[in-house]
Amino acid sequence: MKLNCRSRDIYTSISNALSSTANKKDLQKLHSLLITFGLSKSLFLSGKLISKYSQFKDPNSSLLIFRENSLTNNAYLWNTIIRAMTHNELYAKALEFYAEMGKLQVKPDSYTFPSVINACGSLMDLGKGRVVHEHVKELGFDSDVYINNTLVDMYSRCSELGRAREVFDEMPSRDIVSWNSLISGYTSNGYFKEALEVYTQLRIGGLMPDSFSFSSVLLTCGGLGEVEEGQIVHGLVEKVGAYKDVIVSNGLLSMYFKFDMLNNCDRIFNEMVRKDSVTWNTIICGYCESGFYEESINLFLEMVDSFKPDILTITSVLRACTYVGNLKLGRYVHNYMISNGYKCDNIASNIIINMYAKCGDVLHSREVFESMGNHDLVSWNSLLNGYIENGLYQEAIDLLRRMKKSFQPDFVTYVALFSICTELANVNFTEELHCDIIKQGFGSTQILGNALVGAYAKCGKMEDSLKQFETMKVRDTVTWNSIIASCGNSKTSSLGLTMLSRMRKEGIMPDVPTFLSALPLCSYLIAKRQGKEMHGCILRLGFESNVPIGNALIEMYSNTGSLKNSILVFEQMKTRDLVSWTAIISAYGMFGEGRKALIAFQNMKAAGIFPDHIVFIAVIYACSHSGLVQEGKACFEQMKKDYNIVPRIEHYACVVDLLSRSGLLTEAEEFITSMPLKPDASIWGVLLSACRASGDMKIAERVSEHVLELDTNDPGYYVLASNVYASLGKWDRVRKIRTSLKAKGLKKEPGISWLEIRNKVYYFGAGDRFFEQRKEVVELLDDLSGLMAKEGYAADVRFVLHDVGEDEKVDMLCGHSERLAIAFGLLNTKPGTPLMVMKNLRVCGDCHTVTKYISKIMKREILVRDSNRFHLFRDGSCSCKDHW
DNA sequence: CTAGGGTTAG
Repeated sequence: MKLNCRSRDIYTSISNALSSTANKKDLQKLHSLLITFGLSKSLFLSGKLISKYSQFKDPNSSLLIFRENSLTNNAYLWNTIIRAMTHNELYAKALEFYAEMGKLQVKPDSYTFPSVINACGSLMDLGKGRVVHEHVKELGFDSDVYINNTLVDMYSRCSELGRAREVFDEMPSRDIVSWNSLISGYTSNGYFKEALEVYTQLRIGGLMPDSFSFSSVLLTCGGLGEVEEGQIVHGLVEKVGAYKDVIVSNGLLSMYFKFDMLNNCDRIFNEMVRKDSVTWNTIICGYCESGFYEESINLFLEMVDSFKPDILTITSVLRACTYVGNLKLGRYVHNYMISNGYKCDNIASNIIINMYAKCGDVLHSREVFESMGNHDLVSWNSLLNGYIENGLYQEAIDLLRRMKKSFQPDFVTYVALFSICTELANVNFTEELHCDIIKQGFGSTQILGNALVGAYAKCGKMEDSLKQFETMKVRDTVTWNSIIASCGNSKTSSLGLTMLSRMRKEGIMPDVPTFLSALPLCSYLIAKRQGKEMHGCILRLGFESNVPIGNALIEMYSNTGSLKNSILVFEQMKTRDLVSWTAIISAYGMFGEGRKALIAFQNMKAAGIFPDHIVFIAVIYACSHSGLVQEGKACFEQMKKDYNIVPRIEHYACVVDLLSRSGLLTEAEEFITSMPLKPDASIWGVLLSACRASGDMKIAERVSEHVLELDTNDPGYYVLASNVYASLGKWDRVRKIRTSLKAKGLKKEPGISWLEIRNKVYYFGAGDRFFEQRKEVVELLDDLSGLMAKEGYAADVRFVLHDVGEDEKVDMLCGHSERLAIAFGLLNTKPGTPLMVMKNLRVCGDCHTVTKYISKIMKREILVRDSNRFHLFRDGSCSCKDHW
């Protein structure tokens, strides 16, 4: 630095030097020179010093100099210190000085107000802003363009667009900044239409928009999704060459990202001569938001070579890492931040918490959370979500309790908390949540209302779910979907179908999830007609190309007895996934078409679909239902050897099923004892029911012991064992099992059969005495018994588990639910019509025989679906070839 | 005095 000492006027010399200082060191030297020459009391030079120090981000030095001169009555020095504070974002401090000025009765001038008003706007302090506005009027500065422009901006920042507009309208004269302030005010508050109108007025008035105008209006067009308008603005930008200004090109980038016109973004970006950090952030963030996370990350890596990323760039790329689950890069960027001394504000910390949580690194997520100074709502919610998404429900609940001490949970918190209800199926928690939601006034929000419907159902509180559903004033598609999905079990499936037709009557459009929930309802009910109707609906709405819908249709058709339609849907699908193949393979399996199932499995592999453990279950079951023992065993071996799938308990159950259904009981028993996993009740249960069906009571008794030893909580297995002892006449054992069932509070699932006749579903329980046409049904069954006896039938009373006389046992057999249903069907349909009956448990051996006879005597095709598969009875035999 | 880029759920 050279100071011209020969100059007579040291004052001028220092003054000039001050104006051109480019760094803080020079400034400090000048400052001491100034003191040496005794010029430190000069108002003008002190003012310059204050401004300069604030430019170099040293507000403390500015303050010191000001305090040394604070006796002045002149507004000039006050203006400088207020401006210095505002520049350094110390807005509250700036306002304190303004207040002090008032107390000391220093009269503000027109230069005082812009900074003061700016401070109010930045603090979004509307109250103070209004007071200052009054001062402006009192002092007669209300026609000053400069001041009015700041007022427009201040009111905009406080979201008081009405006041902003008023000031704008009353201005005696306006410049381009006035227009820009109003446009950007509207835009940043989301009033895009108004912003565009003001821009149009500006154009009509003949004023040329400048870079600021373009920047704002481009965002406006982006916000409005007004592609044409945006392109017109773009045209003007090109015409006047405004694209050379980096803020305008940034605006263009941002707009085209909103329009999802990525090619334009690429072109603009590549043609930009000057890029700033906003340019990079816009493009990195834009790609991220359009789902091109890899591009986003690559751009970041490209940028780092030539540009130092700022905190916003870093957070943008961290979000990309979050979306793709790239923990490695996320961690790297986080460490880079730490070692390069980036300061995290709350937003940045929250993004990091979220990144770690979404990438599954809850420990680091928590660490960042705990190291933050002030948590805000988003921080709490982010960690809470992290816990929930990673299955740490207890941690989530603990965190919630901690949070409640200092923060009121908000809407987002509650939305997140619902996954806890559904995952843990915890009624108490759900009820507590429900109370809180009502207390906080979120009770009537759509999303939370919908969530409650699902949560109660998941907790097994169907009545509460329905109550919630009925009390809701507005029911959208999601509400209906929730209630229909909640009806997705055999007990409520017909209610579910009622809900679907109610939904249609109220004119609510079903969507893909609606059908994904509703189609399985048809399966439970064998509601063939409703299933077909839904299929029609799906075609009309154009959902048929949706893969999960196709899969659900295959399942629906096979479950409602139409293998043909299942195949049709499958063949018409343009894309098929593993689930589609699994569905068609199990469809073949259910209908005893084991060979076709195996062919489908071959075709699946040929189509390049890699099998998983589930499709193997379907394949082995298909073999089992068709008696393909060797093939089934081969599949089991193939699974282990060729596909490296470690068999789970379900696979062992399949093989036991395969062997025992084909009568290879000893081999099945050996298989069980040699398996590497501990056989559970399901394994023994499979063998047990096969023993009973085949009548091998020696093994059956042995197996029963195993089942009872396991002490399970599934009543089905006790019933099986009990049946074995009953067949052996060991009634004391039967009673013992019954008492232990009672002690455990377990109840045998009652046998229920049902069928649909003319759009109505009729249910029959075992031994039911109250149902329509009971007399006729009993008579018909009696008549049939007589006819069957002539054909050589004798009741197999081994299938009765009650301690009663032989005659009564025969009666009880006749009361089996499937038989009642069949008789009812025969009575209520025209001769020759095929019947379809569904049973919740496995069909009983005696009923299986009887149905064969009935199909022959009555010349009817009878399709029975039990819990395992289909039985198509025709002319005295069954499609299952007795592999049931 | 006016512009532009970053946070949680569904």
